[in-house]
Amino acid sequence: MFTLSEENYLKTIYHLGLNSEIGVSTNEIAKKMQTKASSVTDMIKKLSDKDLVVYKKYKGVKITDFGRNTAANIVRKHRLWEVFLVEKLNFSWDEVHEVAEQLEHIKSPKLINELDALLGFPKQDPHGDPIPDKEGNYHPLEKKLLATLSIGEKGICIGVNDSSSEFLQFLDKQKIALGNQIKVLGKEPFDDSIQIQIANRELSVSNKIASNLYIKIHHGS
Amino acid sequence: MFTLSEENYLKTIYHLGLNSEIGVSTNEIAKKMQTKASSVTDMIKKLSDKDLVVYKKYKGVKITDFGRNTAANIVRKHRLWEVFLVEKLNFSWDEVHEVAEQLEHIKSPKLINELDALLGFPKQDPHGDPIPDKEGNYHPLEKKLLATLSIGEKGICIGVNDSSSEFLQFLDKQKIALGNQIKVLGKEPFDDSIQIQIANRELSVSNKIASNLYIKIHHGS
DNA sequence: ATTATTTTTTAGTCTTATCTAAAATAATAT
DNA sequence: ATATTATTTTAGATAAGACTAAAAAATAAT
Repeated sequence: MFTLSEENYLKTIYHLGLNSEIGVSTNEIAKKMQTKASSVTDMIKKLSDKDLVVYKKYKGVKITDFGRNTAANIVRKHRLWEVFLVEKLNFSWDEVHEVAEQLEHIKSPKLINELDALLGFPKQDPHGDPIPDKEGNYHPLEKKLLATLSIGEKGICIGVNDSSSEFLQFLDKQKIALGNQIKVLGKEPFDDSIQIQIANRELSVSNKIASNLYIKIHHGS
Repeated sequence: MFTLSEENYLKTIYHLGLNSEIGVSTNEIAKKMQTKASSVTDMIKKLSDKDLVVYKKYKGVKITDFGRNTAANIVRKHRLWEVFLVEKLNFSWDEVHEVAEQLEHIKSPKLINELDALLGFPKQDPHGDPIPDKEGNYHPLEKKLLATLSIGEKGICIGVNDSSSEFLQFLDKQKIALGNQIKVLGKEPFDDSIQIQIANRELSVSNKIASNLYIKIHHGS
């Protein structure tokens, strides 16, 4: 078994290394974890001793298959707990993360499998992120630009393409925030504007806006 | 907030001090927590610094009102999680303790209040122990050990003294469950075993068993 | 190619929670 | 009342995980 600290470092390395072939740098980890590079080096050695990562001095770390599997299992627990909090305990999407950070470290295979069943084996968490299965496999998130969605599709606003302050200020003014659930109500062929429902309001946004907003697709309920 | 270790010590002191006016001794705590007396002394000082207990050298500790409240809140969480595990996640009563020991340290008032509501504000955990309310108050059960009942007395099995999984599994094997109606048919002076009627079966149980089963007495009819 | 800068590692310190061994105090027995 | 025994505390050590400051290695700039 691993300590709380080991699990948190491993999880960070897992996330940072997801979309890159090369190793994750010490500084990257330190920045993400709000700690010092020297602390990271210390911990990396421990993770390496436990075969969770491969470490070469000054070359960063690469997660092993074993490490990836272990990390995916922690992520699985985190996201299942998030679903539980939203679906069963009336949490809103922005309240769940902190509590899930604690719950993800609870050790009990039976607990997490039964929880999975209670929730009806969900495939995504409240933020639209995929939930790994017991083997650590999952379907990577489908991320689309709002402009490419069809009528009826819904999802969650997760990022912007153009991160200029004008655009971000516009989003603020329209009360469009990261994490907001968005549903496409209609599309206007004349100017390619899009009618959306967001946070219980209806809104029409221009094609330019819609081409700069990333949406995580929500399948099913 | 308190560390995991502090919470565990406090909980032990709370339980050990429940039925006594005098302080809880260092050795008592050490024995219960499977640790050394010197470690207990160290921790006691920390708890004292945080006003959770009153400590006088060589005189043991007494829990403060603040400490009792804090401990009761941990116990509340422990027992609510136990109910959750049994009611919602198909755990049996002998499987819940270990997991609840982990879950009781999760920090989120909203989580525990919502969990309470989800479970319908239960008053007892799966072992029959009372669940403190938010203020730390609870109604202690009017209960007797089976071993102390006289012939003819009857009641309902509502709790256990020893909640080790061996004992709980034994009860399961004998099909003795919480809520079962029990009547004392006879007592054997030779070995102090007791003949009981339970769920339409007749059964002889040893004195050791009878000394670990709590019965709520059925007065009248 | 040799500086300069940035990144990473090492070395040493601190805190928390544990331990062992020894000293201090309390309780018990004669 | 004093000696013996048991309990509790202190002192010093260890391991995990964090830190600071300085050294070493890699990267970037001239």
